[in-house]
Amino acid sequence: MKDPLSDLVGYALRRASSAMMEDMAKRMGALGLRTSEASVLMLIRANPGITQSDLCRALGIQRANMAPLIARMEARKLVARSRSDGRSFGLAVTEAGEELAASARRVSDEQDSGLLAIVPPEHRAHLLPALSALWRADQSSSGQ
Amino acid sequence: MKDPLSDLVGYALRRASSAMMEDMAKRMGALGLRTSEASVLMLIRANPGITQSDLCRALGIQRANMAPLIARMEARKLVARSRSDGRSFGLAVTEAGEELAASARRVSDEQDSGLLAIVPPEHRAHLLPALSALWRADQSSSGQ
DNA sequence: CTGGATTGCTATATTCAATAGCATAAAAGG
DNA sequence: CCTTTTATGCTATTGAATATAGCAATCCAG
Repeated sequence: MKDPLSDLVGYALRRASSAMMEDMAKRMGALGLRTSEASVLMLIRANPGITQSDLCRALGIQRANMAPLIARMEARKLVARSRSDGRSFGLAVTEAGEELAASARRVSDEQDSGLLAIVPPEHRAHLLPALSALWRADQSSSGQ
Repeated sequence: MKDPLSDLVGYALRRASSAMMEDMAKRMGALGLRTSEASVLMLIRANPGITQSDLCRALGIQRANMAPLIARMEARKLVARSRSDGRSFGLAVTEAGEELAASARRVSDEQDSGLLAIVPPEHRAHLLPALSALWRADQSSSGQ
């Protein structure tokens, strides 16, 4: 069968990402986390006191979608909110959240090692720089 | 702000892919196509007579999701079905479908050039091989 | 000919993400 | 000080991609 798509970087990017995300969902699911929750949790852990809006900007998530996400994690006592501003909260991980965030970080690192192991050695070092350039360049469209 | 995620290949892959897909959706939307429809159309064009199941296997899409997708495109007279087997159809693009597929291909190529232009020259040639390795290796989970 | 596999399909659920709109609060400018 | 603009968190809704379960018809192999 002819495959006119396999020489497209965009297509390979899409397939690679969806395969990775499926695997990630499985791994984080074992911790009781969604992929989006895992990244939020890790980012809060690294930046105690961060606001939801800052999280949104860092992760490229809409404010509207962040709200229920944080609400779920607060209900599970993974993160705590403390008023910092009349309208915004400072977020921090709880003890349980800290443990879970550490596990999530471990899982992420494991997956990353697995990913790099799959990539032929001569291409390995180029992958992260290339991908980083791709998404950082696109802040024009996702900007604001 | 600390960003514990930016050194993860998996995270960069996710962000790069979602930025690219957003751009792709915009480009294909201008042609009246969804991204999934565009790839299906291009694949049918390259393989006249292909069945839905074969398409599914090639693109990693579930049969259940392919059905309404093909139905939409048939309703728009972009693809035609001819019974080939008591249970399956051979798919082919119509004249209108051929034109649209050609446009979609052109758009994909344009996007791909844009993507590669963003990647620093020294990493450029490594991107497609690395990504291909990543998603082709994962056929264990998406297999069958 | 019978049982298993394949195909196309419906129905449904999940996840992520986008938009529109809103109330409150802060910041900026006169 | 007052008004306008911006920022924040939130609700509600929508769209798209994807996953599963199940079904009827058909094909195929023992």
